[in-house]
Amino acid sequence: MRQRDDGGAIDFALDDFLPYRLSIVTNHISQAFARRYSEAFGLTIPEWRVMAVLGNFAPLTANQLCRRTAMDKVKVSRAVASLVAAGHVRKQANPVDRRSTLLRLAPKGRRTYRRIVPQALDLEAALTAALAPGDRDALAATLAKLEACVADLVRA
Amino acid sequence: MRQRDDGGAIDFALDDFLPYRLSIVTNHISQAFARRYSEAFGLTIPEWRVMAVLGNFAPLTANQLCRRTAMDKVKVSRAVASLVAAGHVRKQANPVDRRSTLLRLAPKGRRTYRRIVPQALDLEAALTAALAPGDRDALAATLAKLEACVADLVRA
DNA sequence: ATGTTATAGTTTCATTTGTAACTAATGGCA
DNA sequence: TGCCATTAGTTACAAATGAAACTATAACAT
Repeated sequence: MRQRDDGGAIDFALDDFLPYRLSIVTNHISQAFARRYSEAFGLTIPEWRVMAVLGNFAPLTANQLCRRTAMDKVKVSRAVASLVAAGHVRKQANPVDRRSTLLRLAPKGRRTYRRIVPQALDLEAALTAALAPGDRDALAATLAKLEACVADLVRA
Repeated sequence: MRQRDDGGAIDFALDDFLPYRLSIVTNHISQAFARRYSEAFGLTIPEWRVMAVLGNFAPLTANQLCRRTAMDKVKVSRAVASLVAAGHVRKQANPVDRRSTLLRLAPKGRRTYRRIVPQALDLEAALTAALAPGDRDALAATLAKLEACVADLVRA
């Protein structure tokens, strides 16, 4: 219906194009979070993601962090390096496989984590406050479907 | 409800965190599009966005392109420069204001545009095919609400 | 008119990011 | 055991990005 008008001229409006809309909104949201994390804690988004995961599951190897954060290993490696330098994360030899190291939050990292989580949830709440009840779950469900679908597209 | 468990330990799961989910899905989708544009037409996403807008509204100044594509002026400048070099876009003096130039698709650009649009719509259709009827519109509506909300957050 | 301030767009430079090469350690398997 | 392929993680280099400086033109106030 929005493919062609009757003259054969192409009618394509970027504003109605879902991938574009998704990209704009998401980038704005990411920026808002990045600013908050950076100003208040000096953390980048990759760093915060690593913290967020280590706050829940630890110890983990860098490889496991890759899967849980959906970031590539270079990004994880850099984020971890700077978190270790800042004293937020502690490295520990892995007796089972000496190629990898086990990572967990250091006490300082845990304190930071406990301060960040409420802020992150607040920011999320501020965002979803604009939505009708049920919208949030509907969005989550839709995202899950898109995720499954795009996984195929990326592979193909 | 998902803020704290009864022991006072923080319960924060990145997987349930909407901004994170949004970011992952969107990045995957963007990658899928970027690959398609790049392989088939040698275009980056910023370049394609400029083409998409010029295909609909022309002539435009770079400044107007900034607003319509939601990209900053440096990105637009570079995208336009490379599109002009490739012969996709034509520059034309602006008699009204000689600081700016008017931009429109060149014939070659228009041909490319006409080949890309169906592919973009196909890819979007493949994506939304996984959704229930109505999901697409619901998503669009939700995105609009989030957009309005995040605009305030970014400003604040 | 003339000086000041603002805007359009480009360029420069520092930072970020991704790809590919590299090192170190493991796991078959002959 | 000793070799080859695989995997974990880091590093090096190149491409993309963003902030700030810069050029040219316009708008405005005196």
